Amino acid sequence: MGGLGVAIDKKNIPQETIIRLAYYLRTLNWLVQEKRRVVSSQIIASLSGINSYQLRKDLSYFGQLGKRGVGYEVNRLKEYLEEILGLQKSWFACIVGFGNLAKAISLYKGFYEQGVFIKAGFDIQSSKINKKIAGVQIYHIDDIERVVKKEKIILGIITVPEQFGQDACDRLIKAGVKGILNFSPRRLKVEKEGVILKDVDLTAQILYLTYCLKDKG
Amino acid sequence: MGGLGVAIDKKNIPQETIIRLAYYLRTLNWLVQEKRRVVSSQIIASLSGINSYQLRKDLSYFGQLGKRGVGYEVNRLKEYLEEILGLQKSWFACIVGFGNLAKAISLYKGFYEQGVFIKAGFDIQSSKINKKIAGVQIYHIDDIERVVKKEKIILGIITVPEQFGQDACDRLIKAGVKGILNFSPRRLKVEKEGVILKDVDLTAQILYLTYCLKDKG
DNA sequence: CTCTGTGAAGTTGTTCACAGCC
DNA sequence: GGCTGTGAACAACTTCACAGAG
Repeated sequence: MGGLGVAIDKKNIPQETIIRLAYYLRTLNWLVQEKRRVVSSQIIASLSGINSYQLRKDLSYFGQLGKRGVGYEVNRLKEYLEEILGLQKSWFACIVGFGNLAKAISLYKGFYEQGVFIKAGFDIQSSKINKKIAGVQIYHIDDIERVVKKEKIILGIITVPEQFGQDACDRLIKAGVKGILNFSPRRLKVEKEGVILKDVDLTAQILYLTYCLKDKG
Repeated sequence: MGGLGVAIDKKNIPQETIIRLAYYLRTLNWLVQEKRRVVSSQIIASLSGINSYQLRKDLSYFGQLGKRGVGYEVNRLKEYLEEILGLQKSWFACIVGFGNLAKAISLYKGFYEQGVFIKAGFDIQSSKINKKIAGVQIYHIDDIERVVKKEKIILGIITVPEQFGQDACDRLIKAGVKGILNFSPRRLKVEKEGVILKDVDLTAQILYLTYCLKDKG
C-alpha cells in the first residue's frame, strides 16, 4: 500500500499529466542537487517548460502535496512523485533488437537513475549473442521466455527494424512482459489484457518540424 | 505553390493530426509496396492503429482527398500527405552530440526515406572529429556556424547529455537552424521567433509504463 | 449499397479566478 | 501578502451520425 494513503481513481487522470510528472521529477532531481529545500509551483513549472496552473492541477489529482503560502518541499515532492510513478521499487527491462538505439538506451543514465534496469538484450545476429554490449548481456531471441522469467523482467523495449516489430511484440507478451515501449516505426497491436503498449515514433516527430517549416524558406 | 491549390489555415489543425499524418504516410508507403491501388479509410486507419473517424477527420482538414463510395487512391493520397508534410523537397539536418543515439538516427532509414538527410555531426571529443561515423561527417562544435551555412542545414537534432542541451540549442539557433528536435532530457527554451522546438523525452515514456503497472505485480 | 466528408455532440484537457491556508 | 488547491469556464480534440457522392 502506498504512503499517500489515498486511493486515486486513475480513470480521470490525463495521460499527459503522467508524462508531465516525469518532467517535474527531473526538475526536482536537479533542485535537490542544487540544495534547494522549498520551491514554488512557479519555479518548478518554468524549469519544466510548463505553466504553473497546469502543474498545480496535475499535482492536485494526487492530493494536497504543498503548503499554501509557502510552496513545495523539494525532497518530499520528489518522493511523492516517485511513489506515484511507481519508482520506489526497481523495474527490470529488456531490449529486443540490439543495435545502436539499444546501446544508447542501455547507456542512458536517465533509466537506471529512476530504477529502471536493462537486464537483457535479445538479437538474432550470432556475433552479438553471449557477449556483453553496453553493459548488457545479449541472448538469442529464442531464449526470451527463459531469460524474462529468470531475470524477472516486466518491461520490454522494441528497437528492431520495421518488419520485425510485431513479432518482437508477440514474443515479449508470450514471455510474460507487461509493459512495452516500441521504437520500431510501425504501430503494434496488443491483444492480451493487462499489457500496456506505448509507441514512440522518431520519424513522426521530425515530420512535424518539416510540416511547420515547409512554407518558410 | 502547392498542388493542393488550397490555402489551409494551420491554426485550427491539431498538432496530433500532423503526427498521425506521418503514421498514415508510413502505412501508405507499405500499401504502395504491396501494390494496393485503392484503399478505404477503415484499412489505412486500422493499419495505422487509429480509428477511421479520426483518419477521415484528419484528412478533411486538407480537402477532399478520397472518393465517396470508393475510398482513397493509394499513390495520390501518399503524394498529398508528402506535400502537406513538406516532403517534396529535401531537408538537411545535423546532429549535435554524436553518441550512440546519433548513430542510431543516422543509420535509421526512416529519415532519409522521407527526404531528411543528416549532413553533419558535431561533437567536442577530438577522437571523433574529422572522421565519418555512420556515414556522417563529424565536425567540432565550434565549426557549427560555418558548416550549417555551407551545407544549407535547416534542422538540428540534439543528443547531448543533459547539462549541455541548452547550449547546443543556443548554438544551433545562432547558426541559423529553424527546427530543433531535442532528445536531451531537460526541456529547452527557444527565444527566437520563427524557430520551432520539439522535445522528445525517452525516460518519460517508460515512466508512463511504470505508472500504469505499479499496482499490478 | 458503399464509403467519404463534416457539422454537431460529446469528451477530454487546460486555463482561470478566487477561496483557503500559511 | 504569498502561494496552493480546485470548481467553473473555456478550449481543444474525438466521436458520432448522417448527408452526399459514386
